Amino acid sequence: MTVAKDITPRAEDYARWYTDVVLRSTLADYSPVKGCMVIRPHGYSLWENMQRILDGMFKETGHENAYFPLFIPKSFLAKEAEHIEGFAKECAVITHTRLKAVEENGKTTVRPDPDSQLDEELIVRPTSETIIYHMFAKWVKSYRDLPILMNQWANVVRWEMRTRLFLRTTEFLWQEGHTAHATHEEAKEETLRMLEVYRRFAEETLAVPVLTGLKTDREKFAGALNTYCIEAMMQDGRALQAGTSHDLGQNFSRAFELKFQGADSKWNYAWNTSWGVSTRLVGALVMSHSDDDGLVLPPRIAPIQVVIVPIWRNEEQRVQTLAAASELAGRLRTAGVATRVDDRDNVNPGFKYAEWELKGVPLRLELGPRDLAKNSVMAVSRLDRSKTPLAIDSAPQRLLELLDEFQRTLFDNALERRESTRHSVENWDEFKEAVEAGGFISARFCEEDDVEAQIQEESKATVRVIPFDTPDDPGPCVRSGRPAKRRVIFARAY
RNA sequence: CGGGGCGUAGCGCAGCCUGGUAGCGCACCUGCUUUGGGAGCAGGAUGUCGGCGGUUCGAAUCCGUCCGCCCCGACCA
Repeated sequence: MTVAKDITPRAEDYARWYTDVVLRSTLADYSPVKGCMVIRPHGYSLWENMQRILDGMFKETGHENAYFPLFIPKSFLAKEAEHIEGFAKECAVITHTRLKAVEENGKTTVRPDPDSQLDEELIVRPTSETIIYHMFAKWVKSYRDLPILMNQWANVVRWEMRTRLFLRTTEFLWQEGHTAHATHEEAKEETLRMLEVYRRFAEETLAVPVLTGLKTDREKFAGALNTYCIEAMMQDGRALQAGTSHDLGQNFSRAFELKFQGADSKWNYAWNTSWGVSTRLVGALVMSHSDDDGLVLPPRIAPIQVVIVPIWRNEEQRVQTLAAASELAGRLRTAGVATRVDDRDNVNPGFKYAEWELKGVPLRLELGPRDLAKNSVMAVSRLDRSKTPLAIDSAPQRLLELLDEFQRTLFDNALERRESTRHSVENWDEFKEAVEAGGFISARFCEEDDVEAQIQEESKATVRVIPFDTPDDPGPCVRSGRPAKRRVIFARAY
């Protein structure tokens, strides 16, 4: 395979490769503000597809969309002790509402107008639990007002020290579901229901296999009783948290006086859940499937599933192949295939091949005079460049099959990669060795917070998840030697 | 916040050491020939050399200072 220009090979420098792919495939670009990025049309269309599919799944499970404001009173954040602990260090604060032009060293510049200083400063939401449960409290009086099943699509800001395109940016796009229930049982069900929605979406749409389960107290959401997650494995052996679902218990309802009167006339605090996935999923997509030639996109999320490259040598052929390409494209679109005809005359076919490969289009159709003469078209897979000649008449049906197969292969490959790097270890030496090798590591753990901190300190690995189906398997903790009742999953993570 | 690197044309870079008024590749524009794996030839356009200050007859180049970005670590979805 020829290597795309300007893309650092994965084997040489994985981090550079990732950045090169994102920039060169025009998913995103750096913004003038540190840590922020511009999501370009190709990247944004991926997010739009994610939004459309997830939104449908949220609606199917009974949720409604709403929108809560970007600004939150500073005092709100302080109402839940753990929550403030977790987020205080990364909040952007609004202190003034106006700028004022001032002369400085003979130049005009702008400064916050001292006269416009806010009495109560505002924070830019790092997440919206506080304002949402404040509002829920206003709306809920009776058990008949429950459950509330709400979701919002929004941007949030977390002032991170180190950022990476899509994986961690100062501002990012996400959805946050927030619900309120009359019983803890119901809230727990909701938490797990939405985690399952995320699992299905990751595996079936993004072709990203995930482990599902519980976070340790150390890794859970600030303010939650329990955090559940979907955890994916990237090609370089590092894990990526791809989505979280929180059982908030009554922590926020107590802080925000979210109470309801039950059928027995008694007042109770409501039980809350929240759950979210973000534009980080775009990064997960890139790091799960792409290669040294650029992006590889799963058909079910790809903005363009099939690109037709017409080939000609003269004007007559140009007219003929373009007409055939456009006719075929029409039939493909009718069949539900997102199709693009690349009719540009200023670049040659080889350039187009390379460019669409860089952008991750799953299947390419080469359509030239030789194909037309045989009433066929050549399908080429983005995965391995394997070629499949198709009769033009039956092409739509065959392409739907090929796209399905492509989707399956991507998932299978990712799953195989994950399983082949998965290790079970018995002692600390094996553990450290496995961490260096990368991948998920199954090890007995005493589940003590200080030991978890020590493990992270010494190995850079963290507990990613305690999988749902984890059986009891008593033995000594891999680090402390204290009794451990089961194994948990460790890895180095993004 | 610590360590490292880098700011020169849209992008990638050379020039800086040893001061003399800015260059290469790609991209872009025009024309012709091309087109089944990133085309060729010819012509053309493009710069407050990150900002400010200093040294000097003269600064991209030397000195000071500020700013910004990227990478690596501590924090995190």
